[in-house]
Amino acid sequence: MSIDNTVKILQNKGYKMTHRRNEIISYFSESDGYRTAKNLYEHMEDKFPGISYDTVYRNLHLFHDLNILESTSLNAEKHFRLNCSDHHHHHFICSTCGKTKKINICPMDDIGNMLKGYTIDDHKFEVYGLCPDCQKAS
Amino acid sequence: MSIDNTVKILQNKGYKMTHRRNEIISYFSESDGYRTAKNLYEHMEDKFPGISYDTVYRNLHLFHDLNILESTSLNAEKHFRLNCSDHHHHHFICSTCGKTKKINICPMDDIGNMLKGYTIDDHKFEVYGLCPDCQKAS
DNA sequence: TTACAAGTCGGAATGATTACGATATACTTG
DNA sequence: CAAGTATATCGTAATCATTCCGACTTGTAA
Repeated sequence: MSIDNTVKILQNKGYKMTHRRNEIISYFSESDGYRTAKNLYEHMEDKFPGISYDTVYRNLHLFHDLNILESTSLNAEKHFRLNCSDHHHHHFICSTCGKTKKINICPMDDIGNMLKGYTIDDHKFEVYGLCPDCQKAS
Repeated sequence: MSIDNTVKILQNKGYKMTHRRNEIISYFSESDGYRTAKNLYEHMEDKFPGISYDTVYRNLHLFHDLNILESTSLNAEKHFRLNCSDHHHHHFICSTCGKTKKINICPMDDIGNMLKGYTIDDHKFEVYGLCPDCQKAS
C-alpha cells in the first residue's frame, strides 16, 4: 500500500491527504506486523508533538473502513496492520514483536457443508508464538 | 463441567466454593456459548444484589486460569464460555447470541513445516455469522 | 486567494477492567 | 459446634483503551 495509492483512495471518497495521514501510512509501511493505537500514538508524538488520540483513532478507523488497514483483537486490545489483500491468506503473529508471516492455507476450504444452515460472515485463523528473531533475543 | 467437578478443582488448589462461584458455573452451564463479563454481572445482580464487578472479574480469571473457562476477544471485549476440552476443536460463533457450534477440523493439521523456525504457542480458528435461530429472528 | 468542507486539538466522557482497604464467609481444627 | 484464619466479597476509586465534542486549523477546488 503506497502513499500515492492511499492518496487516490482517499480522494475518491472526498477525504484529504494530510501530513498526519501520510506519516501513519509510512509507519505501517515500515512495520510489517500488527501495531496498537498506542504504538502509533507514541510514534506520532515524536513527529507531531501534541497530536491527539482522537486523530490516531479517527484515522485508524477511517483506514480500516477503506480497507487500507486490517485489524485483530489480541488480549482485548485492537491491533492494526496494512491490509495485504492481494490474495486471501492468514497470519502467524509473533507475541513479542507483532511481526507476521503469511500462512497460505485457509481452513474454510475444508469446511464443506459442516455449517449447513448457518450464515457465514467472517472467519479468523491466526497462529501465535515467537518468530526466529525473538527466539534468539530471549 | 459439573459443579461437583469444579468443587474438586478449586479445593485441590486451596480455593473455596462459594455461593457466587456456584452460580457462575450454573450460568455458564446453561449458556452453551460465549458471554461477556457484563452478561454475567447482570445475571448475578438478580441473584446477589450488590455484587461487585471485582467478584465477577476475579472469578472469571480464576476459572480461566484453572481451565474451567476458555476465552476469546471479540471487538476488543473478552468473552467466556465453559472449556469443552474433551478433545481439540474450534467453534462457529453466532454474532448475535454468542452461541457456538463445534467445528471438527483444525488447520494446524495441515500446517506441515510451513512455520519452520517459528515457535508455536497457540492458535485460533473461529467462524462468525448467524446461527439458524438468529437468522429466523432477523 | 478565498471559501468551506474536512481535519485536528484539547480535554472531557464512556466502557471495560483492575486495584485495594475494610468487612464477611468458608473451611479446618480443637 | 465454636473459634481462628485464610480466602472471598464489597464498595469504591483508579486505570486503560476508546469515543465524543466544540473550537480552531488546514487542504483543496474554483
